[in-house]
Amino acid sequence: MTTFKREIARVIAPATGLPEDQVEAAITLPQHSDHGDFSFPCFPLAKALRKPPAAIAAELAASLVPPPGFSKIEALSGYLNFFVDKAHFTERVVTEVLTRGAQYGSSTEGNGKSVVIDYSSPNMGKELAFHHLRGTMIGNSLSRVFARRGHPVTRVNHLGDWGTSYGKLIVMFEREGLGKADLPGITLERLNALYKAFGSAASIDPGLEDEARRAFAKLEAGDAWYHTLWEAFREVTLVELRRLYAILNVDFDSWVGEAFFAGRLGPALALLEKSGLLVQSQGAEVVDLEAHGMPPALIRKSDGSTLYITRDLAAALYRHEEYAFERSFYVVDNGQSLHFKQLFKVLELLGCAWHERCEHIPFGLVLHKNDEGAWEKGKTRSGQASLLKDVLDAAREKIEAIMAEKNPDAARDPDLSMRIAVGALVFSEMKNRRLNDIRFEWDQALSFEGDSGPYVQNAHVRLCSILRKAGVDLNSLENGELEKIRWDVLREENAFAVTDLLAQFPERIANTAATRDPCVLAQFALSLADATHRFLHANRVLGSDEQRERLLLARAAKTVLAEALELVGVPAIERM
RNA sequence: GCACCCGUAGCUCAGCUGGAUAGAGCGUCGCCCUCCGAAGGCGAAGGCCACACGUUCGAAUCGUGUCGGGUGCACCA
Repeated sequence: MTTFKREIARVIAPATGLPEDQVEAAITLPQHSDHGDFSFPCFPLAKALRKPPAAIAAELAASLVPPPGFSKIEALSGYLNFFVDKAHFTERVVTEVLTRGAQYGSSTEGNGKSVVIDYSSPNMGKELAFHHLRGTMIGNSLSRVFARRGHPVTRVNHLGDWGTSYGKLIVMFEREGLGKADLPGITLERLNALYKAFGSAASIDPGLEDEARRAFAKLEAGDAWYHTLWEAFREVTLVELRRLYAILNVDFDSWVGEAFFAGRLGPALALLEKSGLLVQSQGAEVVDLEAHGMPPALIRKSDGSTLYITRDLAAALYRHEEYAFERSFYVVDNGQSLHFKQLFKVLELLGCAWHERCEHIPFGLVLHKNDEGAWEKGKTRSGQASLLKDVLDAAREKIEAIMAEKNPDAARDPDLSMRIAVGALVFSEMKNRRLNDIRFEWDQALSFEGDSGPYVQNAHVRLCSILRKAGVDLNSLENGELEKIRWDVLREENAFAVTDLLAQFPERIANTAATRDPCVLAQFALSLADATHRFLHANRVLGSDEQRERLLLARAAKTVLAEALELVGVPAIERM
């Protein structure tokens, strides 16, 4: 697509005196097909040339020669509209997709610019709640997109395995009279119950919070028994985490979290002390950020133990040292914007010029209805938030019921139904803008109709089904497969709509990286699925006179749809 | 109180680095399977793009303000 734009820009630029890059950036895709395939608005030229835009467009249309592959140039109400030769356009696009295959849309743009992406980063000792799916899948998608753009990517799961919440668990563990003998049989459900129990007990006896802080201070001071407890809690959580990540097809390169950095605070604290930024305030040590319009950053509590931001500072320094990143992303919900603003500001004050390469990528919250019927942030502690595993299981059950109804003869395949369930849940989280808050309701979460994951997956399945029946080998092009093709038979409007979208794929990937929002690709997948369904409806493939040509387009569409889905994190299944 | 995010059809949302006639799905009312997968396709109805002012040849899109919703703001992470 960019190559087509560049070819147009190369023709317009000399005639207008504008630089090619500027012209290329101004070219748009018209919304209506009678306005052509590419458009150049002449309005900005009016002032400089002292002529009405319509006149400029008309003159350009008359004087310019269409670049190769274009059939005509038309002036219409101030726009210069370019019409491609559809057969030529189709040949170029489909050929490129089929020859590059799964590499179509990849680029070397990011070579040598390493990117660190911190995402998911759950707290140990707690079950993954449904809202964790959001950040996990956004981070997963961005990792894949940046890798696709040629960036060396390091995926970091910054485990929340340190902090006062461990104090809480330890306090409740001992309060309930549990001991060493209970450790081997401890389950994540049990830990979750301990959390909830702490919450309700602390609301009656506020002294418990202090007790938890003291327990954490003791853990941080190196108490052996508490360390054993900590390790057991952490391990039992990791087992469940890995199970869920496997279902979601999500992975990480680094699993070092807060505990790791709690043991490597030296460089950060040394820097802080040397800078003279640390000041005593109400018994704690803080960095005053009032001059920057922010509350102070709490570095060390009055009992000497550290905080979230202390460990994040250490982690930032470590990542900079270890990965020499060009970009360091933190995919964390929007509620923590202030924390990251503070973190990056402190880095700046510490003289780390690279603070500018750190970036918080916020996303909207998952809201739940409270007892009064108002929407608010879900709380795991009060049991208000739904657990991810429960939502996954419910989704799979529902999918199985649908499969039994639609395709009763098909053998039951729990793996397949889970892949559809994952696709449905992930797609509905990814198709909307990153920063939108989401209101969680069971009915809506389990609604798989319309613009949904299964709809997109189904378009892919239909393509696969046809290609399978035609005996097409998807792995490699056969000799002569692209020879003597009558590309003009793919000019039909539904077929061309597919081709048009295929051409846009590389640009959409670039746009996803630029906006750091996978919804760009999810929306693209939706459009392509839509176009695919219409193409298959209007054009019989197997047994038709145009079978060869239509199979090529189907195959190209299948390739791009599968890639788009995988980049979003939706399984591209072949049957359903 | 201050800060950040959101406000588009009855509902859930696309469209936002400014461009031509604002698009989907759900829901409502119709139509299409002797035909590669109907988890599909086609059509109808449904809009002061929260409000006001500003920038611009041009604003749903950019800026300021107001209102409404969400979130955060010292020893949780």
